[in-house]
Amino acid sequence: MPEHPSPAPAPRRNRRDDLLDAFARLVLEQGERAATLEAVAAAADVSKGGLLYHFSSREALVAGLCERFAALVEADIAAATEHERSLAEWYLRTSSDYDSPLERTMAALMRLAQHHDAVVRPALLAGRERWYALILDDLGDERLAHAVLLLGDGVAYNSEMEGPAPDAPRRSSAATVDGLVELVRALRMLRS
Amino acid sequence: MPEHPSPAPAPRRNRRDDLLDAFARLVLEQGERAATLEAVAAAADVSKGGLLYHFSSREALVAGLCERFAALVEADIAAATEHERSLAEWYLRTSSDYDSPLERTMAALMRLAQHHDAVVRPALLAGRERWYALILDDLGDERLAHAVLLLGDGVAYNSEMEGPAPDAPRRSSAATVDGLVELVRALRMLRS
DNA sequence: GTCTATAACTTGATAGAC
DNA sequence: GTCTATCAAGTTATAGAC
Repeated sequence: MPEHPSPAPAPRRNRRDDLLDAFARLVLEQGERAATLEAVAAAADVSKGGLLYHFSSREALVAGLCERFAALVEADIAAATEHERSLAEWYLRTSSDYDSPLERTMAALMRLAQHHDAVVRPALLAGRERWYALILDDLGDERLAHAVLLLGDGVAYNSEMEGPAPDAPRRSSAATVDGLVELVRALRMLRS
Repeated sequence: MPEHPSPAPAPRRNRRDDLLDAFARLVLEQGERAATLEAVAAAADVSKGGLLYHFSSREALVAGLCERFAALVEADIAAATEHERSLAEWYLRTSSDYDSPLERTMAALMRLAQHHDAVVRPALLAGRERWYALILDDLGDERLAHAVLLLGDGVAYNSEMEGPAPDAPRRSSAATVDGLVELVRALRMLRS
């Protein structure tokens, strides 16, 4: 399909993405209850009607987040495979990236998991299984792989809980995660 | 203070507790959004007016859960101190008790933490600090104590996520937690 | 202590103008 | 594609009967 020589053929950031961003941010920072259609629209500088053109219901907004999550997981795995020796370490380290699109999307979905059970839980579990297989392959020990997954959950939960705390001592800072990585390394040695 | 010889002087379960139970359960199982005053009242077999006699607003309901949480933490610590050698092991093991009042209350509060930031977060952090000090004292290593706390978060998150799944293989079952306890033991050896 | 009735407001969603 | 206007249903909270 030939294209007209438009000056910016790049995958331009569109309104849909802005709306999903706003939705995720509101859920994360103010709770599920505060993320009303009106609030989401306002946060994305669109009217309620504008929002409903892109996502025709609240459910559609949630489904949109699920799709984004799956895509972000794949992108993350691709990046991990390319850049890091140990996938387990990458997983632990990135779990504390409170601000990354992936962590934000996942954290938001966790909060929506109960009310939108049928759509959200499968999406979350799929991402989890995907990572588990890779980490197991990396570490070669089910128990250890499982521990890494759980540590990642803990780190992510804490980063989210602490949020963008300005000065408070962050229990899940990068320095702290280094300690975890060392623990995992020690356990790995122990096995061999 | 002398009491009349009433037949049942026991700390009888009252409506307040029923209402807090119902509130926590709805938040946990259906999400924050579904836990409306009407839904809570209905789940506790009381009318909305009845609920509002005991908790005069939604905020009061949240504050009530916070108080209960603090009390449950102290009771849990008392039980742990009495029954178990290693507080760290107790902590890990009880993190998978999806059905315990303590875990349920904590999980519900996590979901309310964003919207009711000022009340809920301090309550949650206080319980956490309380346990951290004890586990650090038990294990004698900050990094390890921290890892135990994070594993506990992970286990709790997964138990909650899996919920009362009828037959699915539970990643956070008691058997799985045994594995984690062993890992922590191995790390402890490594240090000495 | 518990109920019903109701006030005041918010929410998700539709219709139709621009 | 985006907006305003509008609606029915649902939400928190109050008032007052029992």
